[in-house]
Amino acid sequence: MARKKQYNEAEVIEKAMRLFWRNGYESTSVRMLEKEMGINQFSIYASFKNKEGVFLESIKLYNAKIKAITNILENSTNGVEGIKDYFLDFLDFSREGAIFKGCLVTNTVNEIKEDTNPVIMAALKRFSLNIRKLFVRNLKQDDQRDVKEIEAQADYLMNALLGLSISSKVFNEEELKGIIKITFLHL
Amino acid sequence: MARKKQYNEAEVIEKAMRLFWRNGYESTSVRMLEKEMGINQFSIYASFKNKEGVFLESIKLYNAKIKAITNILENSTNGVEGIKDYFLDFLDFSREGAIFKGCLVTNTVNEIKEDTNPVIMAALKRFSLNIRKLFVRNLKQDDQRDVKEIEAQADYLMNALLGLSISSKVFNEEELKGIIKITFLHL
DNA sequence: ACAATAACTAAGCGATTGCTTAGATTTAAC
DNA sequence: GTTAAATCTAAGCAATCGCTTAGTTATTGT
Repeated sequence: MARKKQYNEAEVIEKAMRLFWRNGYESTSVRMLEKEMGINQFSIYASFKNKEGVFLESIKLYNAKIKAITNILENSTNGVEGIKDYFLDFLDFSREGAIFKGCLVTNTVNEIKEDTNPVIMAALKRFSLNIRKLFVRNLKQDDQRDVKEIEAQADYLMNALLGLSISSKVFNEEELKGIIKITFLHL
Repeated sequence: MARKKQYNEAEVIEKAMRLFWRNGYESTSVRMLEKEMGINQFSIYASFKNKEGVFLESIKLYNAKIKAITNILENSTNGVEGIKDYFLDFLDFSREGAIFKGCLVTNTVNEIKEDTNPVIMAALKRFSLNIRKLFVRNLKQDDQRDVKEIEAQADYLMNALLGLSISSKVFNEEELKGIIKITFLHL
């Protein structure tokens, strides 16, 4: 009937995701995607509709990748310690050699304007809220913890996690681990 | 000899700064600056050389404005309490009505790529390091504090402050104040 | 072998980016 | 009043943006 695709969609999305992760959404051009993914613009639009589509697929893949870590958090029964492990796991997850790229989602939340791209913003908020939910769940596992304070503590942890995404670009590994240590010191 | 400028440079930079603050650097176009500043592109380039020049002047003004807060921190003698006051003062400083705009500097650190604009990046890093220095100074004021841990604690506080810039766009005032409260709870 | 169809290449679309330039206008010194 | 210089307006520059389209190439069923 027809010709075969000369590329694997999963493979090229993997490359796209890595590019978005390093560069952010806006400053990654379709020409850059073209080079990184190794396919022509036509193929990009044929497979993923538009640039936004490529990004949304990248977020999906990111989600699947980070699931290895969130799964550990989801299955943990050791309360706040499980969350701390998640922070450390995430640091490892976000590393590319000696460079920490932060979180693809957080990085993008930071550059996207709500009113210019509500679709992407909604996907990102969904992602963040899900992680916060896991924090609440784990905090509730600690018997002696004040139940009324759990929501505020979850916000505190989200703030620290969001901060880590920026700090990743400024601090080195030792400093980042020091930050995590103090974040959980008296929680 | 010649014609007079029909605008005040300080006044138009004030308007430019507010626009950068809301929008970030990259996504603020010269056409938008033109409208917001109320002067023609020619005048912008005549007064400030280029877009980068407008931004650097905006950072200077931002610095001057935030100095009202950093001065309080710089003159405080109550250690970590002074830093907490700075966090709360900053929250107030970054508010525009009900909306929190975060920190102009942090917002920009997040979107600028080091290699594409080293001049701006250097200005931003200088700004951040200066605030961290003030944190260290204040932490040293607490007699009972472990001197070896002060640097790590300063990193921790910077992480929380950087986080607040993102959190500002997600959490409301009550939640933000709750985050600050817990951040300093056992420090 | 041949027609049908999907995937490819590459050129180019209009819109927008930061920035410049030509020409009209205003001001000040003489 | 004339002239020189600075400032204005507005048009337009090349480069890049996301996206499309025309035309060629490869693969399939008959």
